[in-house]
Amino acid sequence: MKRAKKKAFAEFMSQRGLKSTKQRDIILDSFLSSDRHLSIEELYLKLRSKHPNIGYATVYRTLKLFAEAGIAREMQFGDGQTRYEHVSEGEHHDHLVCTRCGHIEEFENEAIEKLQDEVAETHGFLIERHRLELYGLCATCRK
Amino acid sequence: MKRAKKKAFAEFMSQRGLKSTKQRDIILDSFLSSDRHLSIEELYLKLRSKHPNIGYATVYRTLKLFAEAGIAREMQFGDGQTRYEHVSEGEHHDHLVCTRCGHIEEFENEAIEKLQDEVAETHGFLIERHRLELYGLCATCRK
DNA sequence: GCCATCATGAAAGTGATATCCATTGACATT
DNA sequence: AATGTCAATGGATATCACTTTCATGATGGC
Ligand SMILES: [Mn+2]
Ligand SMILES: [Mn+2]
Ligand SMILES: [Zn+2]
Ligand SMILES: [Zn+2]
Repeated sequence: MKRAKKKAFAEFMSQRGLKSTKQRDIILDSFLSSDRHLSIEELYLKLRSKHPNIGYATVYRTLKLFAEAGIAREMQFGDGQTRYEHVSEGEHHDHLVCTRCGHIEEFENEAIEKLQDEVAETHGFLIERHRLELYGLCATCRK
Repeated sequence: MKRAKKKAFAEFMSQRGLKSTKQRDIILDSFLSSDRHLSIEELYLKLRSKHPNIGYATVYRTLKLFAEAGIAREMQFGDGQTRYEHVSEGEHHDHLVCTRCGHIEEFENEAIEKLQDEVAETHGFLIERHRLELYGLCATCRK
């Protein structure tokens, strides 16, 4: 699946006439092999030790590119920072967010999705996307 | 219900040893008689014509106070501004947000809430709160 | 290799929110 | 009504997370 995303990104880049660079390769590698919900700064700091020559602006722009290419998605969990998560073709999930340690867990629930569609229909809305987040204490922090 | 919230706020204020001021009265009145999902700036601009002596910082701090007092809640709908909505005792609702005109509609759905509890239990989470937002086109904008 | 473009990164800009501080106001006590 | 104390106010400033600018460097089609 890392392979698939690298390929998808390469395709997107050539379609748009954009160039392949060392920085973009490094950032993509690092993003794909990291936590699923990463802020710009977290990724930048992670990179800095091995690649002190990569600037914050490049990480910022490259993550935006990933989102445009459809291999990442911007998310807001209310901690003041935009987070980027991995996107897999045709997959959808929602989130459980620990308010103490920041841990983020993912879940899928078809029944909820179906009920959402019904709500939208009742109100005459045409749904494009949704966000469902459950905030509380994770199993570890409850103890 | 305006009465109830004013009373609740007055009680909160005296409990905390905070003072009653003209500005706070005006801001509370204006908040209670306005749209249910208002940004700081919107409320500030609404006030300015009648009360040009009320500063932005006071509106900002007073809305925070409302949230602490439990008569308002901070919300983020992704338009870059924090919005404050009215909170009624024991009431909960989620939102349909129109991505074209910004219209916000509210809904309640017990079945979804119940399923959320089940999801949380499965993952060992202790839920404190949640947010569910359905983004898309409202009935008017679909046409 | 040439060169039109695109990419990079340090620095500056932006916009919403948050805080500072000198002054004013509320209110309990004379 | 005057005083004293401490909270409240609002204009100005600071902060924070992006976002853009611009001079310089790299890419890749020819
Ligand atoms: Mn996720
Ligand atoms: Mn609402
Ligand atoms: Zn936790
Ligand atoms: Zn609409």
